[in-house]
Amino acid sequence: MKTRMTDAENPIAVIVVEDDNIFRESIQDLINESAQLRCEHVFESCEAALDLLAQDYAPEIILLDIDLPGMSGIEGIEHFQKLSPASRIIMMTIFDDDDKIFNAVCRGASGYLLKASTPENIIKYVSDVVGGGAAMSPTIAAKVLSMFTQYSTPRKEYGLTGREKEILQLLVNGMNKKHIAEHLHISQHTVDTHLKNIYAKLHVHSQVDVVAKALKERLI
Amino acid sequence: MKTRMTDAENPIAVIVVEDDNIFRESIQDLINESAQLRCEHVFESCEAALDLLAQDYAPEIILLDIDLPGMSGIEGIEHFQKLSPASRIIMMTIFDDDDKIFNAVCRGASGYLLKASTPENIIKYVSDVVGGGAAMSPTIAAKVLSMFTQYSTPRKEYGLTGREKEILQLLVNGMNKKHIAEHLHISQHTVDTHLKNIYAKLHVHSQVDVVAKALKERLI
DNA sequence: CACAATATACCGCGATCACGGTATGGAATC
DNA sequence: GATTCCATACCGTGATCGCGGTATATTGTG
Repeated sequence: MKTRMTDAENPIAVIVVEDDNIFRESIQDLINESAQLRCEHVFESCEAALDLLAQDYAPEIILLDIDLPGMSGIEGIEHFQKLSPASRIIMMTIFDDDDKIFNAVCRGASGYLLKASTPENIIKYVSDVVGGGAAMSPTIAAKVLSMFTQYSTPRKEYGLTGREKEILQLLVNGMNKKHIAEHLHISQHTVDTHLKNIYAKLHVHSQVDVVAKALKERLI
Repeated sequence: MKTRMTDAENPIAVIVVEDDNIFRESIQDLINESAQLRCEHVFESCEAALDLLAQDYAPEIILLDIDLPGMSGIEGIEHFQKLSPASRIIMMTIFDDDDKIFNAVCRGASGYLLKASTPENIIKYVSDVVGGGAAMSPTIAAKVLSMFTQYSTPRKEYGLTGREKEILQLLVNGMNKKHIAEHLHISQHTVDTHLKNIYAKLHVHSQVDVVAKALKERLI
């Protein structure tokens, strides 16, 4: 990995996309007070920022608010990456909202920071990202890790029998009761019984619920 | 969230599990030089540490090497969590090996740091974790994020309208058509119509299918 | 302004489902 | 040897669903 040489003569170009005037300006000032970073362009919306990137301006770092009027920061990630693949994106968020962070994480930003972070931390996060790493507030890091854990581990055990798991699998794969019965060479009534038992064990009352629960909790 | 009161009289108990003598002792010294942290027990192996935890000793933080002779740190995570659920675990690793980090992440540790981290950073990571967050070296954070991106399905677009997405969401959350109608203050027939349109766009023919598809492809 | 897309609303039929039963043979466990 | 658990099988009723219609008001776009 090539190390980026920076100094006051050769600063790292940062842009800020943030709709709140006060926060936008204060973060710009903060960046320009730092020796290695420089922020010449700030924007109130993704649309405005994309206009500039379309003219071959490629900042190294894009600080991007998650909640923006018009195109949201989350939607914006893909557009920015398309216009300027070398730019690295750091999301900014007021609240550590699970869903939004999850969506942003999946779209490939390089950092996530809470707006409540201290100025020193913000500068540090940006520097980490320039150095090839990723940066997250500890709070957000905890969310990200918990999402990971949720994805792999949480297989609770509901005491399903082998046959019941088999039927659950087929159901999730899109078969209805009739097809399951045919596929397993048993009667529909038997499938009925198994399904009833599955409902009882998972505390649900319909095929929709059971499929949703199985997929959400990765039981299958 | 209750804030943990700490001071020199009431330090946070940390244990270290690390087979390298020099690193183990140096990190113990480092911790004991800090005002809020104290490390009275260090171990060369998971087995030895688990012996102590079995006797009702519950440290707040466990610094755990990933590569250990005998039971590895990754295997150890589950055992430590079982014996002392309140303890939070921070993994230590020399190399940023993707597979190992992935496995550790999935098992639910609260932090991941490179042994090459500076002493100040190590203390900072521990403090972040005590404060309820998670802590990662920027390098490891980048790995974790890239794993996330890799795992996320590029969501196809089926051209669902806002209302259709709304109804799909409610369906996945376990509502049936009647409840959806009540919740949205519209008639069941209208829900019917929307559902029909969703089926057409997603090429499915039942609620079960639509829920399965939505969850598998993360449409919601 | 015109046109398309969207959200809304209603009907009826036949298919499917949920769930309350009951029952039997085999395997595992104690 | 007795008991429990499991897989299997069957039935009937009422609820729900899928899908074929038709129709209107609003919103957005050219």
